[in-house]
Amino acid sequence: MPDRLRRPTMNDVARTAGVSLKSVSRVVNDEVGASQETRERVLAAAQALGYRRNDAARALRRSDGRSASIGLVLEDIGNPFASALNRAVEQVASAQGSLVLAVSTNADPDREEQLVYRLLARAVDALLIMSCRRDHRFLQPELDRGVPMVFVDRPPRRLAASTVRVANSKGAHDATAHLIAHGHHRIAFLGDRPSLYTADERTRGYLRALREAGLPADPAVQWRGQADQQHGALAMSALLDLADPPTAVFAGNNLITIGVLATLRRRGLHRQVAVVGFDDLDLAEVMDPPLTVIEQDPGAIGRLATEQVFSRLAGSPSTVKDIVVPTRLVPRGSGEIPGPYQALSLR
Amino acid sequence: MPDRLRRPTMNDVARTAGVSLKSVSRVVNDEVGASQETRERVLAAAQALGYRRNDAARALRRSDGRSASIGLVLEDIGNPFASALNRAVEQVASAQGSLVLAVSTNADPDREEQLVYRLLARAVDALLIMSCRRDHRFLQPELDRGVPMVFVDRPPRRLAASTVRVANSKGAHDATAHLIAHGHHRIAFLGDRPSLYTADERTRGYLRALREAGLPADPAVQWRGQADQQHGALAMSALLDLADPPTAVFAGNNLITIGVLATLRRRGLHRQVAVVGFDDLDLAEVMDPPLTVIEQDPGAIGRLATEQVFSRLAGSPSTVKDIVVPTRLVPRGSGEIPGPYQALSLR
DNA sequence: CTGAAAGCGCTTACAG
DNA sequence: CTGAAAGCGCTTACAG
Repeated sequence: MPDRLRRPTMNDVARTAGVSLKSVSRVVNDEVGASQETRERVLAAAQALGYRRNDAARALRRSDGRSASIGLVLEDIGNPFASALNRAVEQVASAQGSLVLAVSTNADPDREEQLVYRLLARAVDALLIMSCRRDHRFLQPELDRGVPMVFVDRPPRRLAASTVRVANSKGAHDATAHLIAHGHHRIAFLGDRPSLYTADERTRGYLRALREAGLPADPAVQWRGQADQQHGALAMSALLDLADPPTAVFAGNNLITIGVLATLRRRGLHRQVAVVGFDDLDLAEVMDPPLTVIEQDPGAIGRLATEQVFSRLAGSPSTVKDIVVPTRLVPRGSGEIPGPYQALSLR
Repeated sequence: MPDRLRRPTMNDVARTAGVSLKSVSRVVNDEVGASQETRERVLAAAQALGYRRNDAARALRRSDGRSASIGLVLEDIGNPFASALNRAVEQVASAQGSLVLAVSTNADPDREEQLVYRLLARAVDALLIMSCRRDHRFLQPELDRGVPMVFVDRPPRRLAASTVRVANSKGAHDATAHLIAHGHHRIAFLGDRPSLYTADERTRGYLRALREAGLPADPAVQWRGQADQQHGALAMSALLDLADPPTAVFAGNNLITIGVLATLRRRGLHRQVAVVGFDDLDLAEVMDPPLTVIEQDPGAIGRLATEQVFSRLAGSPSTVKDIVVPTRLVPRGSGEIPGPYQALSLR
């Protein structure tokens, strides 16, 4: 009789059913080679005891050692982009019978390394990483060992592993060119902190669009820093205090966009200063004016990355891929506020 | 020599270091009783081989059987409320050295049961559940077995387990009374589908506020259904098409609020019809008019629930608690649009 | 301080 | 079709 506080095991079921441990294993795992009678007795005993297979023990013994779980490393689970990605990852993994262990690094590179090791110690079958690190060589041994690994949103550095990301530079270029086309020459850029891949790429796209239009890139209207609402709002405030303030803004991140909009609204400039934000927001359509954005598809990123991981687990060969998901300019109003050079631009 | 594709084990480290398995275990777990020399040799070998302890195997053998992971069951990881909660849970768990397995039920009760069993099969140490089920008796055996379990946002039914939730009825009452105080008598309510605990409670609060003010509760301006932007928008549209449309709206859920605002804006009524939403939104302050909300604190819910679970795991006695986190009315503009009876109300 | 043996709950490999 | 034995990577309980 199993202890009331202990979870029943296969052995308990075997004893109750009057069969061997192995017969229970056969029935529980739907293997061939168990008579109808054995099957029924085992299922009855399992039912009576409330037996559930211990998957951790199973994973330990199985030849492939699969744990039916994958690790997802994010910078902040609470961020809308990250949570949309998390959702897509979980849906695909769940359909494959896997669970997702998601962690937040809080943008701390050391914490990221620790969390990765903790996930690996839990024997996750694969790793999806939105990394804030500048060096990923510490993952080389795991890669060599064949652990499927896909970097999401930002590619690895000093490590040859697959990536799924969006067309950051192209998207930023589109945003900036759009503002130029609407008559703006002095366009501010507010982006995430330097050395962050996505932010660097978006800066590149912004600068390229200016260059192509023959416009100067004034460092005075470029800000890079902590990507949250408060810092975005303060930075926007400082830009508006310039002797020669920008007439348009390209906000390089969803939280920065919120900060920018808050400042513009507080100063009553939301209908004068044009804004394009990178990444969509729930309420974008309902803003005044409705917010023009470069839409990314976090669901697609999560889905593609997770599918790649499971195709590797299913046996497809290991190749380093760099999948780029396109972005889309969604004009809604804020990005079409005319600038001082509109006549010339539309000529 | 361990296989290059196999993860090194304690045995591999022992062989390399020329000590016994148990000595490696002592060093790896920082137990007392290992000489300085043994310690150094083991650490050197572990370093050389890239050894990492297998926590799943460890949990299997340990007397307390702890897996250092907890399960979090949500309806939709991607929902802003859920992802804020998820984040708080993960932060507390991480500080306790635990990982979080988060799953989405997609509001499917059967899927919820399956996912709970999968989490239990993974030997999670505790369970946090935002449930869409109407009956939780299936969890009684686990509760008896001593698995710490806290229901978040919605209490369990037919099961005596702890809950952390917000003051739904009180919050809804505050919202409705606020609109009445600003001169509205015909106030619509749009809430999540019937039989969902939070939505039922919010309906109660809404009705109580009307009753207290001596106002009729017209079913024609009450809608309950799928809580997403699209359904919210359609429902709002239908309400506005009434011969006697409402002058104010209490939206009982964040996604419904977005739908309501979209419809009002499309019809150009966003400055005429007053709106209070349950649950805050990122861009609420930047709306036109800024959105008045009943703010809930998903971070506090997640934190309190997770802390309770870890205090149980640390040995504190099992008591069924019902923790209610207060809501807060945040007036920003949309809820203060005056109604036709304002003079009377403010008299 | 050190290590050989047993065993956590399961699967593998094999014999009947 | 059925089951006894070995072993996954680790900790426990114990002897030296």
